[in-house]
Parts: sequence; structure tokens; C-alpha cells
Amino acid sequence: MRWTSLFIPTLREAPAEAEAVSHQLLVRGGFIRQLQSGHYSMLPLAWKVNKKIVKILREEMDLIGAQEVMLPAIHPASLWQKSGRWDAIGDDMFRFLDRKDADQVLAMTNEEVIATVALELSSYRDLPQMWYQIQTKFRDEPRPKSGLLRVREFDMKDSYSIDIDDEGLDKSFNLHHQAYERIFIRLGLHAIPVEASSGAMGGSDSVEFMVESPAGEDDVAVCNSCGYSANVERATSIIPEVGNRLENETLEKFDTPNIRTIEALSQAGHPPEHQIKTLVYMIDGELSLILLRGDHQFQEQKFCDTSSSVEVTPAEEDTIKKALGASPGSLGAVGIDKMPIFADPALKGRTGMTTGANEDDFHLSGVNIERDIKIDQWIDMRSIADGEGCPSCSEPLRVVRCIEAGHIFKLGRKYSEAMGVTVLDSEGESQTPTMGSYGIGVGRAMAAIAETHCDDSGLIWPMSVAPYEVVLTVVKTDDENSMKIAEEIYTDLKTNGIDVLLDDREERPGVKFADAELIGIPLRVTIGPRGLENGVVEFLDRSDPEKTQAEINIAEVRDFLLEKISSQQDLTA
RNA sequence: CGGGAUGUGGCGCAGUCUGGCAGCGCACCUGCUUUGGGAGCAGGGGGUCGGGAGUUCAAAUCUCCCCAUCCCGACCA
Repeated sequence: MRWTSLFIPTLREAPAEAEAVSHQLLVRGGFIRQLQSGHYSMLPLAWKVNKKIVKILREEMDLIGAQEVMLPAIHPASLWQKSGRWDAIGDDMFRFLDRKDADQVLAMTNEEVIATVALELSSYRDLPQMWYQIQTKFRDEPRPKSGLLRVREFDMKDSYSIDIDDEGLDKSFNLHHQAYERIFIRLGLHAIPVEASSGAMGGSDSVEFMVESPAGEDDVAVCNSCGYSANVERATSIIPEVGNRLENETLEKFDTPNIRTIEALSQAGHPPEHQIKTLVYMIDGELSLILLRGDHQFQEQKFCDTSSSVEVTPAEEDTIKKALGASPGSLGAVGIDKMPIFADPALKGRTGMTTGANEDDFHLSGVNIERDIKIDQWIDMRSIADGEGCPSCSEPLRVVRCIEAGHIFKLGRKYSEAMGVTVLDSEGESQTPTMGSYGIGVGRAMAAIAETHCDDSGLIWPMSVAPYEVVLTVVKTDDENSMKIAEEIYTDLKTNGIDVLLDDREERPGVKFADAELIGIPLRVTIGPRGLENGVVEFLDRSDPEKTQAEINIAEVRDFLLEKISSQQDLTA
């Protein structure tokens, strides 16, 4: 295409509200524009990138034998009531009434519909099945953010597997795992597969594909030594043992005026690792106590997963006061037997501890956990920290910020059972098949690529998804010879299947160079009188930090570029 | 949903405290001169100052209500 006939509204400055690098560059480069919070228009350049990402997704899904389908985006409420998610999902789901006053939902995912379609399967011989689609999803996010990274309306590749048994599910899951690894490599993303929490999706096993980036929203523990990796919602670690304070073995109440924090108590001579942190939570409707070591943080999701709790919310202050007789800052579990008490294993065997006395301005010292507190359940619910020991090799773990680029789940029979899906097995017995679901957000992938492929001048798209592979920059458009050669090269490249952009604008060279770099075209060929005198054009690789230019004979340009493109095209090789 | 911030032409901002002609830079249009890393000069177009109500002779500016956007947290199927 010719630049003069394209709509590429580049900006010198990014909008003030754009903070994430990908957001700034995608707006500045004329890729996207915002309509409202969480809703973006993809302009021609972004849509070209989008299509290239989608092409890769299709190729890799087809390669593992998945079949493309297209499901409705509007579902009747009854479908979601059947699976229980009509009630389980709150405001995150867009809901509306149709003209007949029937409840409808805008689909945020499609397990229910897939299970409905699967009702037509009747024999184990029909299995396995893998179905995928690339379709717009709607989620009423409480806080959309960072441009395309978290939005309310986005295209997602979602796929689903249906198998007769666990062994089959493992196979489908592994096929997806492999496909995802290839996809992310082809997208130029270094995605680490990590153990993840399944959240309210249910199911036994889930793996997230995480791309390290400060713009991400998840923290992941990774071990550089043995390769262990897990979302902090799930990660465990080895921590050094703390010696008990043996001089302090008898329970004693003492005066702590105005001391309400771990920090303040620590300054009063009770280090955090010798304190018991007491949190009051409403857990599935029951007021409960959560005990952690003073210097540890509560990991809510981890608690939910290991305790199989569904609803875990902090208790209101007046509820706490009523139940324990004191306000947060003076709470403790000693002597409490009328509510469930959950404790983190880091407290096991600890004595000489300090905790609140359930009386404002008083604490207890000399607490022996197992002697003085009636613990109902030990549950690993501590958030791990950077530098703690890897659970499998004990080397220090790193905690890194990541973008969740993909997520795969073993769902089990939750949805097939709810929808009543059954097939006959080889014995003629009725069986409920097991399912998996697998997702990659297209726009988020684009943002993750932008986030990790840029420099001070702008974007640097990987060849596989670049809006154009080559940009021909004509330095002087009013120089007849320059334009003649440029047109010849342009036509030649196009007929040879190269995705080429001809910058034929009557702009000064500096503007053209800056724009080409901003929109991140991987290869640039500069055509100007200076080179043409010697029968050459200049070549520049966008990813070269030194910006070294090479002179190429005009006659060799096409073969040179074809070679460059193919060597950068497929990174899985 | 809790906390914080911001809303003035397509983008970036000043003006608001102390009420008195809506301004600047970029972008855009016309002309001339320029032309190998975001040109110069001259002329020009484009604004319900987020919205509503109020105070006032007079409101971008003061008061009240509402809305939108961003950031932190909670949440994230």
C-alpha cells in the first residue's frame, strides 16, 4: 500500500491518560483509538496486526486437529442458570432483557454452549473433539486498564476439548500446551507456562502462559535454577526456620497503648516473625479467623483453592468488634472456640509469640500456638516473597510481574454434567465426557508484543505480525528518478508476495524516518538521490539498536529482502 | 466498590488561586523558500472551556449536583 492512501494518524505526543508503554505506542502509532473505557477501535494498522495474529492462532489450532466453529455471542439466561454461573458470576457479566423480557447474556466464555452442542455426541467413537472459535467476548470489567491489556470487549481464541476419560483430557490438554508454546514463539513472546489457580472456572489443573512485563497484573514465582514456576496465587516456598523465644513461655497480658500495627508492636520489642497476625474473614457465610506470621501476607486465592472456599471477604469492623470485643490491631485467637480458626503452617510449633488480646490497647505475649489456640485447620495461605527458597530445589525464587497471555484449564465434568452430556462407552455404558477449555486474547497478545518489542523510537514488530514487512522510504518524492525506482521496487516486491508499504508522502525525510520507526516496520529501504547515483539504496533493520545502514544494489533488493523476511518469519524453527 | 488525580480545538498544555476579549506548541489548509533524521516565513480554518443548576453587571475561573477518563487497591471465569 501507499502511505498517501492509508489512514495512519500518528501523534507526536501520547495522550496524557496512556501510561502503559504499549498503550502509548499503539495510540501514537495510529493503531488504536479509544471510544470509552475498555473499548477501542482498531484502525487499519492494528487490524492488519490482528489478522496476522489470528492467522497464526488458526494455523496452530488446525495443526492439532481442532475444528473452527462460530458460536452465538448472545445466550439465554437459562443456559447459564443450568450451569450455576448465572448466580455465581456477578457484575462481570453483561446482562440484558430482550423485547420479550427474557434475560439474556453477552457471552464472556462458552463452556455452556459447547456442552449444549456436545449433546449430539452419542458414542465414545465420536471422541475426542476439539472445537475452537475466534469471537468477540464481553466482560464488564470493574477496572479496564492499560490500553488493550484489559478491556471490556475483545476477540478471543477460545477452544474446548471433549474426551471420554481423564487420559484423553490429558492428551487434549497437552496438545494445547504444545500449540500454545508454538503460538507464543511465533508471536515473538517469551511466555512461561506456570501453574495457576483455576479460580471459579472449576477443574483440576490449569496452566497460564505468562509474559514478563511491568505492565502485567500477575506476579509469578520463577526459579532460574530448576525451572519451577507458579503464579503467586499458588506458589509455595521454603523459608528459613525462626527460633522460638524460649525466655518467653508463659502467657501474659500486657499494656500496649495506641499500638495497632505489626510495625508499631515490632518497635515495642516484638519482631514481626514473633507475632501472630489475626485476620477476620467471612468465609462462605461463616465468620472465621485467619492466622499468619506477623511478617507474612495473606494470599486469598491460595486460601480459597486449598480450603475449597468460594466466598472469602474481609469482615466489617463492627462485625469484628461484636464478635471479638476489640478492633483490628488488638485481635487474637487465644481462647476463641466459637469460630473456625485457620492457621498458616509457618506458625507450626511456634512458641513465645505475641498477639492481640481482643481488648483494645492490650496484647498477649508468651503464646504457644498449639497449647493456647484451638486451630481447626492448617492451610498454606501465605503469599511467597522474592528471594525465598524454591520448593523443588531450594535455590532463591524470583517474583516477576507478568501479563497473562494465555490460560488453559482442565475443566473435568462440571459443564458436561450440568448440561447432561453423555455418550456410550465400548461396554454400552453411559458416560459423562470430560472437558478442557483454552483461551488466548488477540488484543492482549498484540499489547503484550508491543509492550516487549519497542525502544525509544517506537515499536519493533516481529516479522510474523508486523503490519507491513518492509517500508520503502522515498527521501525526495519530487525527484523523478527516485520515484521511478521506488515504484519499480514497490511493484516488484508486491508481485513477489512481500507485504510492502511505500512511503510516497511529500514529507521531509526526518518525518518519514520517525514515523517508520514509530509504527515499527521491521525492514526499511531508503531510496534517495544520494544512493541512486551509485545504483544503490540503503537498508535498515528496525531491530538493530546501532541503526547501521547497508547499501544494496537495486537489482538485488528483492532477493535480499526475501532472504531477510524468511529468516525472521518463523521463529519456531 | 474504597482511595487519589484529571477534564480547555485532533494531541500536549497555560489560563482557574485573585471572575473582566479563550490563549500557546504540535497537527491541519493556502502561498513562498527549503529538503538525507520530526524545516522557516506569511496568511488561514477549527472551541457547547465535560454536563446541569446557582451566585454575579459579568463565570473556563466561585458554589452545588452529576458525568467521564486515568492511577492505586479490591475483583478478574
